[in-house]
Amino acid sequence: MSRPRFYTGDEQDTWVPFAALLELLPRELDAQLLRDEDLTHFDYFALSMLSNSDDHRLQMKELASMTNATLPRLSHVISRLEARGLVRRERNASDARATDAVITADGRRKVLQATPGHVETVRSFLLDVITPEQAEQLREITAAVLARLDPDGRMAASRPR
Amino acid sequence: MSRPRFYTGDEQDTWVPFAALLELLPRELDAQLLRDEDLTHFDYFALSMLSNSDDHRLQMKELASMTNATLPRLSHVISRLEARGLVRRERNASDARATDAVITADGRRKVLQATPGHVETVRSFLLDVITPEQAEQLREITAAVLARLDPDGRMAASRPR
DNA sequence: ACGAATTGCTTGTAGCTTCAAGCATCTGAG
DNA sequence: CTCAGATGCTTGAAGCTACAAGCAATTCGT
Repeated sequence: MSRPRFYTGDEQDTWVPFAALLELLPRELDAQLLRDEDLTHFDYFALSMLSNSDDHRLQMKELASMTNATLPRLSHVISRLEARGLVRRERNASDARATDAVITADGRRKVLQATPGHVETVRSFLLDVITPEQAEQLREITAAVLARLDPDGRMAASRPR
Repeated sequence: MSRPRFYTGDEQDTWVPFAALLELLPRELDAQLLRDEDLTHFDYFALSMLSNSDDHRLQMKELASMTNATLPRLSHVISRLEARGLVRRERNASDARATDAVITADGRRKVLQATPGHVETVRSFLLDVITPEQAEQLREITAAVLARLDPDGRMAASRPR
């Protein structure tokens, strides 16, 4: 007995609206940050990770993992942020192949300035519209899906506070 | 008493992994469909909606709503699909400003051929890794968030079975 | 029935992501 | 020690999305 080749009604009721969320939520996040700070959500997240890290620096490869990005994507993003003076590149001390991305003082100021508006946006579109019980449910669902998407846990940012 | 300007620990635990999911899941869906059928997930979804609609046609504006797309985006996508013979444009009968997108026989074949692999992918990354209870929870969470993202319910595809 | 405003769509441009290819450095088998 | 393969990153080209502007058809006020 194999399953149907098409969605069952339940599956469709779960997936179709969730796919809409997948489309719409990232759009809102990017829109707010681009409008207010001229940063994509990815830019912001990468700068955040750098800002929270020891010595304000991370090797490209580490940062790529923490931000769930491919290395070419990150490289382009860092180039653009570098051109704006928010980040600079330095050759890694212990491996000459490796590059560290280092956030500048301007970059840190930018993160501090951008954070409250972004947090408000995430709250208003997600965190504030679900109950604490639902938040707990969402954490568990997310964990299950991430375990499948990223079995080795290489991606999926660690959680600096 | 206003709330903190930065995330609380709970908020971060909810949001950061979920943001990772938002990044990774769409990537997998696109990757499978591009690899196997040379379609983006958006292409597939638009073709699907056309295939399921009466007379295999929808006005651009309607289709844009159902696929959560802006009109310029849809217009470009339809142009590309048209160049591949999967869709054609026709002037709407009752309003000469409007354009209908009409799926061709080739387009319908393409959807039929693409569906089983895509459904399997959605199952393997989402539907099969959560329990039925979690699926129900996810439906409710999704509904709450969509009510905020799209208060008028203009987007967020209706559900043809 | 006339013109202003609105609606529906398309097009052009800029910007971001991806993929493939390439370069430099490091590692490890022999 | 040597060199073949692996690793870390960058770059260039191609493709997709978003925004702004523009055109054509329709609607509405008067």
